[in-house]
Amino acid sequence: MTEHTPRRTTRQRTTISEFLAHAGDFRTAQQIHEQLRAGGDGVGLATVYRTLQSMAESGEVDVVRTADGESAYRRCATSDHHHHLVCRGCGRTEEITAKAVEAWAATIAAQHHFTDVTHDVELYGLCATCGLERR
Amino acid sequence: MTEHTPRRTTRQRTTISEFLAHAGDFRTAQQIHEQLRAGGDGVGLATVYRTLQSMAESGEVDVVRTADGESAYRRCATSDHHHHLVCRGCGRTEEITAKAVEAWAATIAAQHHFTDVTHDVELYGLCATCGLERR
DNA sequence: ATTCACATGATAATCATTCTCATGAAGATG
DNA sequence: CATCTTCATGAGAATGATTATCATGTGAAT
Repeated sequence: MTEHTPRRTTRQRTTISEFLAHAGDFRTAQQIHEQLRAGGDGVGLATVYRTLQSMAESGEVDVVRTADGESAYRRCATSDHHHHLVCRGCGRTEEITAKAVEAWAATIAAQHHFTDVTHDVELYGLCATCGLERR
Repeated sequence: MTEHTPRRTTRQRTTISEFLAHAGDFRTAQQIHEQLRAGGDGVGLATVYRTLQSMAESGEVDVVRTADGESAYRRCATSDHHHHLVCRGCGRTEEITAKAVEAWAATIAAQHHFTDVTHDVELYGLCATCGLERR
């Protein structure tokens, strides 16, 4: 539970980080583990989880929960606060920012006398390509 | 995977529905199962899951993912589409609606040529009471 | 080169959720 | 009311992602 931010640079950390840099969209820990192993640069499953967890803490990657409860990770294009528009069909993801939503959240919080408010906002849909295939 | 909406009224369905009606905030399937058992009106764990799932499908209850990935269910005050403002301290929940967010989501979707778009929007913070205790 | 705290990984353990399937009950029918 | 068909239930097994364990390996400071 008390997970520290790792201080050392290891082959495993580098491997995972680069893997995510090349993969455009979200990947689960299981996928990363399997694909790295297939590619020869194997990394232990436990290490994959630990690394992703710490990368998420430090803000280096984003986390999203899939429909069936799995966590998926993606390297952020920007470290600023942002949200996602995820395609249910192919997993393609667009990063979006929205001052409008930030402002709205702050207003709602104030109205209800809530403080220290954060928010989760994720959009799910079908991208242009997948939308066509569905007919 | 192909789960049907149940057609029969059973003691179990009624029990769970009433339990949620009395509980104000979100409860997990595990909690419901345990608390019902403690109260004498035991319901099988599998049935609790099945029932909650179908209630969620029919819109009778809301679902929220807890930080550690568990699903928590709550009887909706309204069956209309809405979001939640959840207190991290005590779990108290406010239901909120926001045309602004709906409109924003639709706009973003259109801009990125996404169709069939849904969204998850949840706010987390400290309610007035819990906010004070933190000092 | 030595040392040592931190990192790794194979594997076991955990835990929520789903599946299986024999048994029970809801509701229709005669 | 008796019967029957179908769906619902529940105990326990199975699944699958995540976490813990702990012996071993390795950064990096000295």
